[in-house]
Order: sequence, then structure tokens, then C-alpha cells
Amino acid sequence: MKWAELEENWCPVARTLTVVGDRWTLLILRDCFLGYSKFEEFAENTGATRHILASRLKRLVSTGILERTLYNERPKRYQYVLTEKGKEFAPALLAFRDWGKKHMPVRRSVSATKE
Amino acid sequence: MKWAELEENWCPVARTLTVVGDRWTLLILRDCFLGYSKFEEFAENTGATRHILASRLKRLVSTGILERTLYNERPKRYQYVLTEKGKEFAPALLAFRDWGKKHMPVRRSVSATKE
DNA sequence: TTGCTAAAGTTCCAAAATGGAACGTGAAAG
DNA sequence: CTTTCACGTTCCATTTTGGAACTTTAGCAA
Repeated sequence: MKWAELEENWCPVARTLTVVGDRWTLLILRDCFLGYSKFEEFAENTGATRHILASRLKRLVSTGILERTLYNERPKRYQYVLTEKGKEFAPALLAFRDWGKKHMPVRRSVSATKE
Repeated sequence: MKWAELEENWCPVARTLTVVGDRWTLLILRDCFLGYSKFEEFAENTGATRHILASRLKRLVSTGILERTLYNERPKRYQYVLTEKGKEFAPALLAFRDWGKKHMPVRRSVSATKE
């Protein structure tokens, strides 16, 4: 089954997944809620390759979840900000966060200092 | 970046995505909440191939979200049911549902009768 | 005016994941 | 015997992804 077909699914969960049903998109949105808005910031914070990042941002913009706006004229620099539609995704992200906090503890036992 | 690395991410959203961050896993969970529990039911309702379905179910069981139990002795038949950990994913699924209902309307204009 | 840096992408290719269909298994039913 | 059912597994071609290098536009420094 292809992505496109899922868009017409009777189930709203399935349709939602056509936009955020992959490994990186939700991490980009998380960054947006944390106040980040630039390509380089997303690249660094999410760990997604620039390649994938570019395609995900395109999709988020084309679906009206993010808006791409100019923040510097010369040279042209763009930033991505949440639209109202995007902001309304907050409850889902919070639910993921809460569930993860409770049920997905970080394995790595003690220390955060390298080893 | 690999899946495994995301498991140790500081962010609970990222860690949650290591389990449900793909196209099909959430649809399987949706089915579980709708009362389905069998391999064939998931295959039919989600549209995932049996191949992928088997691997996703394995992951959901290994992460303690679903439990695989025998419901028929001979021949051996198994079913998958939500654990407490799995049931607590409900808020996330509901958030996806609500967002999808509001922001991802089904495109196909009228008729449901084929064309 | 040559060189370095920065932001935002794009391009290329090998590696990994996925889709689809066929096959395997154990047991009941016709 | 032959089908059917439920639950997977296997195989291979197609897609998607990861990673690194490259591109473009322009400011700033030497």
C-alpha cells in the first residue's frame, strides 16, 4: 500500500500518519515547539540528514503545518514556523512525551560523561 | 543516524518514536483499541503487508506494549492484546485522531461507490 | 581580490527498508 | 485426499534512507 492511498483512509489516525508517520517529522515539530526555526538547527537537533530534512520540511509546508518565511533579505534566508494547524499538534506531542517519559527510560545506566 | 541511537536520546518524544515512529505501528495499536487482536485482522484493517506486520508485532511485544497469548491450543493460534503500557498510549492515539479529524479531511469529494 | 565562513539546500551512490506475492505449517472439515 | 484457515516466513524488485560532498549567495577579513 502506498502513502497516497492512506490519505483517503476512513480513519483520521491513518490520515494523520501520512504527514507525521515517519521517524523524523515529529522531531522537527518538537524543535518548532522548543522555539527552533532554522534548517541548520533542525539538522543539528534532530539528527536527520539534510537530505531527509529538506524533504520533510517541504511536506510540512505543503500540508500547511509549517510556514516558510524570509527572515533575511540578502542573502535570502528562510525560517520555518508553526501555523495554527501546526500548533494544534501540541497535544499529540505532549502525549508522546508523557508516554516516553514514563515507559521509555534511557537505558544507558549512570553517567552522562561519555562512557 | 540509526534507530538504536535514538533510544538513548535525551528526549522522550524521540525515544517514543523508536517504537511507533513508522507508518504502520500506530495503525496496529489503533486496531487493538478497536478490539481487534489477530494477525489476519491487523493485516486486513491496516493494509500493512504480512511481512511488515510480523516485524511490527514482534517489536510491540518485545517492548511490552502488546502481549502475545495463545487463544487456541490445536492448532496453536495466538492473539495480541494491549498491556497496561500499551493502554496508556491511548491519549496519543486520541490526539492523532482529533487532529486528523480536524485538519486532514478526506479529499475524495462525494460518492464512496468506487468512482 | 583572494580566501574563509555561514545558511540553506541539492546531488550522488551504497545500504537498508518496504511491498507483493508465493510458500510453509498444523490441524480441522468436506 | 483435498481444501480451508490462521499465522507466519522467504524471496526479490522497488523505494527510501544515510552520509558525504558539492552549490549558491553574500558578508567579512587579510
